[in-house]
Amino acid sequence: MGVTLKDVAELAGVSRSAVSRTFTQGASVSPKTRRKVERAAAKLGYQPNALASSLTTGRTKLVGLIADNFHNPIFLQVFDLFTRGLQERGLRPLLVNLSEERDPEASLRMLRQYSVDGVIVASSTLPPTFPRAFRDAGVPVVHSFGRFSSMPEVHVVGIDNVECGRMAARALIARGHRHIGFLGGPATASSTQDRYRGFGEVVAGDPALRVDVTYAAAYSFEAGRAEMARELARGPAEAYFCGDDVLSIGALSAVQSAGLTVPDDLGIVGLNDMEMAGWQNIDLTTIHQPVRQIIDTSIDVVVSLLDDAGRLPEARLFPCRLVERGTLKPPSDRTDR
Amino acid sequence: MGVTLKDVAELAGVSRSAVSRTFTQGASVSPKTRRKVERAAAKLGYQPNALASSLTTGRTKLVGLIADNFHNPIFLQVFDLFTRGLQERGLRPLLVNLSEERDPEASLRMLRQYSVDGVIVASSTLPPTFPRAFRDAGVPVVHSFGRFSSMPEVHVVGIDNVECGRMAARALIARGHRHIGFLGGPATASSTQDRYRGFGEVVAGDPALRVDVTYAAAYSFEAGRAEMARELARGPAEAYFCGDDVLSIGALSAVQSAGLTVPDDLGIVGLNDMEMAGWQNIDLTTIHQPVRQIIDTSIDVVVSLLDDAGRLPEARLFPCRLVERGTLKPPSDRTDR
DNA sequence: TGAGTCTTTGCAACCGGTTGCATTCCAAGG
DNA sequence: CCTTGGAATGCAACCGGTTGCAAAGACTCA
Repeated sequence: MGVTLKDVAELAGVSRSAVSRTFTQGASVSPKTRRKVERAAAKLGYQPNALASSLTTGRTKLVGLIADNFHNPIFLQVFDLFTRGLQERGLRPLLVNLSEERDPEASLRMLRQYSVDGVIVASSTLPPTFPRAFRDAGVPVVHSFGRFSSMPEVHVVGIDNVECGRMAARALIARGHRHIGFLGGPATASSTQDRYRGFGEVVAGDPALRVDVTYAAAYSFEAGRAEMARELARGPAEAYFCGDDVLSIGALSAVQSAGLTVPDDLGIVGLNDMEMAGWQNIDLTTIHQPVRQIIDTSIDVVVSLLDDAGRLPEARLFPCRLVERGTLKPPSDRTDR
Repeated sequence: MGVTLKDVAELAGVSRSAVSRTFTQGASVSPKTRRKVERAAAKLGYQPNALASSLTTGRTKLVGLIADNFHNPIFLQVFDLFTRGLQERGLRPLLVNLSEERDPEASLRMLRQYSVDGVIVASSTLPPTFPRAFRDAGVPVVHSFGRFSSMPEVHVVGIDNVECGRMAARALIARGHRHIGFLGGPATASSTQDRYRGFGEVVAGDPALRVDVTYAAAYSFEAGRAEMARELARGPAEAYFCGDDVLSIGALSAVQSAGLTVPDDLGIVGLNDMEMAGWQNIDLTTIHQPVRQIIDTSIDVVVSLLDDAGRLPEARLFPCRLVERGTLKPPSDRTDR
């Protein structure tokens, strides 16, 4: 069914090696042979079989892209950037959906069967044991949106979640709020834990503050709505730092349903600054996460690992910044800092 | 680096064929050999190389998943369902992002190089020439969310967009609106054209109606917002059928920014019923598109094509239904139908 | 025990490429 | 005109599997 090297070689009247060489960068072929081969290949509509060549070269140009949250709109952007970035570098993303997977080993096995050149784990909720499994199997791996560590076990690209937590706490305090809330993502997620740590640090210094802490079940709209509804029933704080934007939007929805006004009755600051956060009917004040940079860097790292698999794991962090929109009052006059 | 068939064979003290056979469904191996092989394989951590075997079997279990819109949240759900569905059937999605691609030939070539077993084109905006190119290349292809035709050139799974257009028009009329609008997606998309056709059909019968027609530049929030802003400046209709949900939400945003109330000042009905449409702070009245069924069916079709590539192309349509939420007034008393 | 049948097994060729090595070709230099 | 050396080419082995085929083994039944 497919046209093979042999067919082209026969038509061009050269050896199979010659054909192979004309399609290989930097191999030595005379212009004459090259021309003959190219003509024959064009006539037959020949496409080299990438899989067959991977057998000898050991390179498939396949990259596993692993995600575990398909309910957070930020991931649409993440997929867009990853797929485009990988394509531009001649790599192909093999998408793995881990959202209902109980056994990460299964996807590890699968990706090994397809001998992917590398793996990108795009998740802030997967435990580090997961990317580590790839490293242990000798597969280059980078954990995007993963947890910072000064001695990371695998390459990590992301943000300083602790600092984001601080930034959020300071923002709430600067608005004059004294009763503030931390409405985190899943308590088991490292991102949640780190953000809480930073938040807690700042808050700990001020005995005048009252702080509520709760955790949503997932980084999703529903979880945010449910958790905020619970808070409202319990008697809410004046303003909340929510785990991320989609959680914030869920919370926002609960607040509005309760007939309260944002930001006057209750303020919210999110994290991510995903596309939707800027939509006028959402208009979320949030901490911007430089998704594009994180993804570009992740790809660069995985590409560099293709040549130098043994490189020592590094953690790269990108700075975040507060984006002021409509869900948090402007800073109060009492200039706390 | 990798453990191969040979290694296992040597450790188990059998031939390579024996090892291959224990890993192949339905091959004849004695329980004794199988046990030996399995033990050896486990000890070495052997993983059969799927790519190498694809060379002889002609099956890669790779399926190209092609999308061209990464700004519409519905696609997150689409990716979720496709990846899960494919994984469950032992197939691997090779994701292709066509959003900035000028040359579809390039992705065709690429997917052929990876000898994908089949291709799913998930888009209502790509022209039929695109999936046709795969068919012509002998690659099984199904066009999800594609245009209906009684004599389709490739397998199509989707909805009856013409009927959706009718449904929307009837819904607007039933609410007592006499000045109604069609705010479509890109005019070049077949989905837009078909929806307009149905809409036009219903509307044509009633000379008392006044109808505005405009098209947004894309199925995206921004395009919907911009187009509705233009309508508002021009003097809007009483209620609109918007191309899809994300367009509707953009339009909604423009309406709210203009200080108008929905649905009293202006009504909106969308299409898709994506997850977000049900979020309480959006609460969009919309036509439900059975995404899950479409995707499950698409996968079934592509799987069946793996065994019987020559099957005649069919178009499968699924019925849609109106989901009443808060962006369209309840039907008026004058019971038009 | 032996014939007949069915199952298991290994050999070797093959899938579609790549690549080390030896050979041939060609042009420049003496 | 003959060397000499680099470039171009083909041969054949190899990548990691699968599979048709023939031989060997196991089992049934007489």
